[in-house]
Amino acid sequence: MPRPSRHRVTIHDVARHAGVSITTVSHSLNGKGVVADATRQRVIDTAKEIGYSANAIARGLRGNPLGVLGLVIRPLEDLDSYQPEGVDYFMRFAGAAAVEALDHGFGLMLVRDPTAGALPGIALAVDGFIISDPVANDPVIALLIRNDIPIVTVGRDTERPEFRDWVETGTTTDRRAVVNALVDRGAKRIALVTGTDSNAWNADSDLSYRQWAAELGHDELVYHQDERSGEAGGRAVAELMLAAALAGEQELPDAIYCLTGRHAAGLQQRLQEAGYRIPSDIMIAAGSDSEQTRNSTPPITSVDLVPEATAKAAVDFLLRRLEGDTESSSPFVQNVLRFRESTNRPLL
Amino acid sequence: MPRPSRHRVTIHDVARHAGVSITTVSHSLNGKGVVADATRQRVIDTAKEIGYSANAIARGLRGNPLGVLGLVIRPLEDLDSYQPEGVDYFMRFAGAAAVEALDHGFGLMLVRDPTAGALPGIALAVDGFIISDPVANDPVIALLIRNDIPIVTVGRDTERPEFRDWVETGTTTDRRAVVNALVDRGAKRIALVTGTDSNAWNADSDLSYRQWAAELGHDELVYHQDERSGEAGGRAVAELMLAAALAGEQELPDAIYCLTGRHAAGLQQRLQEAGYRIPSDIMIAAGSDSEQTRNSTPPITSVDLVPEATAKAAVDFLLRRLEGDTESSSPFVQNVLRFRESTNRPLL
DNA sequence: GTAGTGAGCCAAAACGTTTTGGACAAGCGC
DNA sequence: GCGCTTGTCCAAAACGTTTTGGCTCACTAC
Repeated sequence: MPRPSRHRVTIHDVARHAGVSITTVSHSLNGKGVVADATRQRVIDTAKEIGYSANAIARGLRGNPLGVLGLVIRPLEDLDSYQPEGVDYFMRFAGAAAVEALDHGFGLMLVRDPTAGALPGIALAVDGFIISDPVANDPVIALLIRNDIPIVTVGRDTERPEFRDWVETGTTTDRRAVVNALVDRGAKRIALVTGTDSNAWNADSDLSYRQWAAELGHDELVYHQDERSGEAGGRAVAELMLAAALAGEQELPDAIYCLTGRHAAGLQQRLQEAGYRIPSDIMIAAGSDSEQTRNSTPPITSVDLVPEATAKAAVDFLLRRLEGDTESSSPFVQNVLRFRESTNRPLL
Repeated sequence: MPRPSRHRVTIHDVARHAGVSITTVSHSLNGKGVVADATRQRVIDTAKEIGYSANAIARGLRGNPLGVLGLVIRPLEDLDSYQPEGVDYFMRFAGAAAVEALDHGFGLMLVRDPTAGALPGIALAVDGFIISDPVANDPVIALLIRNDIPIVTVGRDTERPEFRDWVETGTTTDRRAVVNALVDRGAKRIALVTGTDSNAWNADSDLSYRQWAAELGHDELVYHQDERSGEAGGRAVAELMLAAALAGEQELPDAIYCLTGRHAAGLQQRLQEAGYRIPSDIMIAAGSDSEQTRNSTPPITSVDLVPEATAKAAVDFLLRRLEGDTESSSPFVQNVLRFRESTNRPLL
């Protein structure tokens, strides 16, 4: 196997072979300056013959676009170590985003929080960024704006109202849809379990639940539990509820809406162990469909956040922005409520 | 919002602020040359103060590693347009690979076939590549080798025996495991349905089935169907089998092993429509677990290719190679056979 | 003849780093 | 004093492009 020389073929090689200057080569290949047709053709042929392709790095140095989109998935940032379990929404999101970017001739680069310092310095050289579920006043957004890198977020930064380029998924209506579905099936006391990350997803869910409770004079039964606590976290919330009921402090809810699928699964398990039947005694629903909600016994009704559609919308939106279209408005992606056995009661 | 100047802060800015040369800045920041401790500290402080971080592109120009791994998923290349349906194995693979790369401080860039011409020229500038399911004599491998870019493949290139850096998943034993499981449950005539891509997965499955058939004097019932044909392709194979049986040319098999989950699902449907019961009349198994095999009625027994574990193994292996470790041998990832109702018969 | 025009080409600058090959000064041994 | 070493620092080259600002030549218009 004779290594065809460590030296990559450069624009100088083409120039030498074609007997012209590198300027002429560059112009010929990029269709830029004025070059005689014959010369241009000769250069093109020579380039193909000796297998030349412009070094993207050198090109990038001059400020040309790299043909790469960056993707940051915020909820994954805080994990000590990324774990496959319980992050299937984001994996599907990332996969679909990649597919959509590839389909438009772009590479998709997944990176960690660029503000964390260290990592792939090249992150700041990509053409644009998608940030999934930014936290409030997200420093990543600040950093990217400071570097003039176009951004599209999925879910808004709650503390940055002036920022408009975000993909909206679900609506107040949708969040109410879960609560309404529970009410329609006879729920009288509905509890909400949110995560603790300071993102729009948690904030808005909390807000719309409280609004709903206020409108109906319903008790506000809200619990917060760290997203990363998984099923154990769900069990812990169940424990709290059971203890409060036992102590006579607070009646047990008859329906529970957990934003996180894993919380819902753990909570359901613990309640079942305590002798409660799902859905006849207590109904359970999750705000985020996952392996756990699908495979629990019984399977848990949940909101399918349609990661594929959301990712596609985000990529398309970012590409429009990169093409200079600052007009088109933010896309909206409709979630889908998947009814399963955990809320399987007759409609009122 | 006063834009803090379009101009990114460069090494020259740091040099000016700290009152030293850019050489000293570079040395100080990278811990390279000899610099007085006091000076080094001053430079570091200045850099942090004015928010300097080295431009990875410029750095890359000098031949320094970029901190990015490339990923090419071959079976996705031939699709006219990437479709989310039916590619869940690869999405999970890509997601897990990204997670693993990120965990080691690398970005993961997903790209399309670099030999196709056009695309992200930067593809050839990444530090290393993972190629999932290369085709026979894969031109992508040739291109990357020609450019001295380290590669790790998942599944071997059947026509490139000298290439050793590939992750093995499943074994002849494993492939026989499916056939054996069918035999254990009373199957007498087992058919194999493979895809048509020229990769190791198809070739090896075909080979080990024929070996098994030869050893036992069993008829060779092999069908090939394009991977991209999906459930319709599975139905078409069923149609062939039914027609041959009707014409008295060939008895219907009593167990069918489809490598592709979607083929299995379509085939099962068509056979059921023709009045056959699964698993009592005919058993069905798939070589690749997917949404379709899990959600068919009945659910189909299949091989879980454990994409997460495979991706992790591939990334770790590539990183070891990048660190200069040419010793460690190729990793092997063990697949898992998931038994479901489609083969639910008493063991003999 | 001279000035002006345009076509075709090129040398050199620029992009932001890293690295090479010194320069300079101080300290030391003689 | 002289040479050598050592500790600091820096100017300039190099990486491979794209782009700027010419230069040269042939032709035209006066």
